[in-house]
Amino acid sequence: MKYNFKKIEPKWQKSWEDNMVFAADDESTKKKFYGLVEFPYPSGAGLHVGHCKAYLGLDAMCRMLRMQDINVLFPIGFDAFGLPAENYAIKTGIHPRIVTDQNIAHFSEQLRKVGFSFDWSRVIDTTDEDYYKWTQWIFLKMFEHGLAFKDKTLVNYCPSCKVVLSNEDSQGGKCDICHSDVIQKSKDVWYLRITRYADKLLEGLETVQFPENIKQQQVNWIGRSTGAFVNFTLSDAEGRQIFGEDGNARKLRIYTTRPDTLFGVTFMVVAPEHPVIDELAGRISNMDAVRAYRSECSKKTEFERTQLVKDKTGVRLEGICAVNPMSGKKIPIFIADYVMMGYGTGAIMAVPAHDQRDYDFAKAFGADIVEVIKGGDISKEAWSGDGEMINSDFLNGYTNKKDSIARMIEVLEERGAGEGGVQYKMKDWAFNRQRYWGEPIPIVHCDSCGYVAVPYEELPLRLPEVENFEPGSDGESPLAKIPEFVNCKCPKCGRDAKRETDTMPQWAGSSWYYLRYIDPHNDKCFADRKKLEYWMPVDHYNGGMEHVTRHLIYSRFWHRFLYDLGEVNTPEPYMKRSAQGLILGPDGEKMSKSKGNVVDPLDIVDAYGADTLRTYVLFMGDYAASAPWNDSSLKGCRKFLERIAGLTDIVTDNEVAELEGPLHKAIKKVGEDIAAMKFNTAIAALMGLINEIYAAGRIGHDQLIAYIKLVSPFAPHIAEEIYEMLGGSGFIAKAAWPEYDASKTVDATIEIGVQINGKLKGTIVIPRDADQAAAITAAREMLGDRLTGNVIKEIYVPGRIVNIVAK
RNA sequence: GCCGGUGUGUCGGAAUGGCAGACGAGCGCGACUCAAAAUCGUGUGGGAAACCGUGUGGGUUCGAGUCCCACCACCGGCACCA
Repeated sequence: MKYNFKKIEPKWQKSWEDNMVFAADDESTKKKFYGLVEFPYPSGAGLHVGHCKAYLGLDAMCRMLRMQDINVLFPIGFDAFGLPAENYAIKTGIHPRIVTDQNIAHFSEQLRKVGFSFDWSRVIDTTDEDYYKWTQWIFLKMFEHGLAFKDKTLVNYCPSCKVVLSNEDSQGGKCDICHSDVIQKSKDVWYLRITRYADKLLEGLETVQFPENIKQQQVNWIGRSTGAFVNFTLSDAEGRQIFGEDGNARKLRIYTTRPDTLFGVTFMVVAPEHPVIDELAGRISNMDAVRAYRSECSKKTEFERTQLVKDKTGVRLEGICAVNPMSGKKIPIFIADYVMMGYGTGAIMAVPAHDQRDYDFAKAFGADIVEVIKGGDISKEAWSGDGEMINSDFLNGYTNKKDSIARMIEVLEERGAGEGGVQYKMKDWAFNRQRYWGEPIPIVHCDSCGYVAVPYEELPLRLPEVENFEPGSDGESPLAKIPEFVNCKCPKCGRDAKRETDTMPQWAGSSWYYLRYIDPHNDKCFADRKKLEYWMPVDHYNGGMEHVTRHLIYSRFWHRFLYDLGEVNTPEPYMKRSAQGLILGPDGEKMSKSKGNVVDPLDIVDAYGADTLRTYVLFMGDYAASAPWNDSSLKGCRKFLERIAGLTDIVTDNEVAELEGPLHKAIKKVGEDIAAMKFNTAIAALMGLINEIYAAGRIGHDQLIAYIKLVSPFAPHIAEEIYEMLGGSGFIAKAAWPEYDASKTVDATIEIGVQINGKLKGTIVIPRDADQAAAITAAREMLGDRLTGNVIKEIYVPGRIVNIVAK
């Protein structure tokens, strides 16, 4: 058969779709498999070769599983809210809806050309109001349960453009647009209280099959640490205690992971934004210097402030002191930007002898350094290792960190000076953007009722039409400029109220999309309970490494929340997660337009065919590893497919005996390798087998059918074509996967290596079931007089090796 | 700095502790051709050989690319996280 991919690929793509070959069956009693890939953002640039790799792995797996009589759900959709469509709208005035629809249509067509076995009847689009209705519904559930709340935060703000800037748009403290100085401004924003789920998200990790590196990244991202909160009393310069307005002693609260070093605390540091400064401004005698330092800090971006290898800066708060609750000593308080407001309490106890940052600060500002753990040389640097506790009263002599920390927490609690506690690096999730093209946040602000939820029956809260997509003045969302949208009645008391005009961030729609695929057209609930119970959890989720912290954690959080609510039946959404490696440009660099090394998958489909693209992408190497694109290697795969087409010219009615063993071995290997995502070796096995077929010069009709079935997950179009030609009934995509006969996967005779003292000397051919004596005899015969000295030991590992130890 | 990962021919990469380099590419040689491309066949780690070869140095083992210890290099993530 001549290989004409231009003819056969569109033919089968159309036929699969016309016959709904890949539609998943919700009513089935068969075993199910839910394979999920990260749905794309439908950018104007179109399908990237990286998308292809991300989807092809599971596509091959799903294609095989369907043939193994498993009910497979393999859906696709579009994560279509986001900035590019909005920026394009600002530039051209074309509504994001129009651009998004165009891009989705284009993307869909491209995906079809690659021959993915998606269930196209379940396509979802996060910007569809029937979809975001449920995104808003889940948000309201969170609001109802106290998980969505509004709080102040500091944002990057350009006073000249009156726009809130992202970190990326305000690098170097300058506005990316007008280059004036960016300031930190306080703003009320929506948060999701993900920190409340931190421990559940950590525990859940132990129940799922994620690769170790992905689990580790999530653990690091959550960043749980245990330690203690300690309250330091404050005094004036003369040592008189300071009382707050409420008459209680004013205290400074800190978090530490090493409360056992309290006797080594010689000063304290608060973050520049710490509220204690304003509160006690009247008592701080050098407020001018403090204010100057704070304004200097506020000009720095997060990036500058967290730059490592930087000299410590700060200002002492003159006029106030703290009292070490253990030693009773009066210690100075500093303001310094090496302490972050966002972690712990925004204040620390400094133990310069045992923390390098505190040590550097103490050296720069002349603070005392008191050693409390033996083992280092504190005249040179801080000692952060273990050792015997000294200068620490009741802790002296402790050598175990755990014990000394536990003892100190006991004493703190006895004296009412503090308590054990836990901290997370993960912060609550800032859940809003001042943008148009996102889900409107369904909240109304009423002067008398506060923040009130839009009633569930009024969902979806639709995006209004706007003329102008530019952000509003003062950094508001474009929605703020539409009075008909903003002005409304309070759902609670009926008085005049104003709508929230911010929209949700891009992460919202993707946090639950895998649930909607299960029941995409349901208008009563986000998905039918029975269907959820059948399909959930997702059996295998593949995507990029760039999403294993944020998206993967966010969606696990939403899912766990829905589980606690009783809305879904599994605590975790994804049983198994994998991540494909990047396809690099031919030059070995990451593909980028500016480098001009981008490979367009549709160019490859045009020139070589989708089957070649598919086979090559999965043959490139370890699926999880990055590898550069190589056109020559691609041509090798094309050659392989032509050789497959050529098999129809050498097919015979009778089976070819000598191919039975190799064929059954391949059935075993290909099946096992696809299941383990080792696509490269599965394809290599198929290439090896075709070499043997051509060496035999012919192949039996049924043998060829079995062979193309093995090929079909990788090159489905040519497989269908040959299957049809050979008289196969229906689609090969639905045909039964071949089964191997274990007895045929082993040869009667085997060739094994013969070693003397572990060094290979030659090989022998022996019956597979030869016993030790027979194997040794054959080996000695082969070695002849090369075997010298006294034989000490003879080792025969059946089917593997003979090793003779001689001296 | 912390956490995780990876180091194998000319290149992409194979190898449940058991013949290192499967498979593909590249390259060499041959066939076909007036010639080239395509195709087919064949060879291809180094070394004349004994042997030597999986980042480096040690160890465990009859036997190590694979397991253990130390180090080096590169990649990814987090990062003044108290």
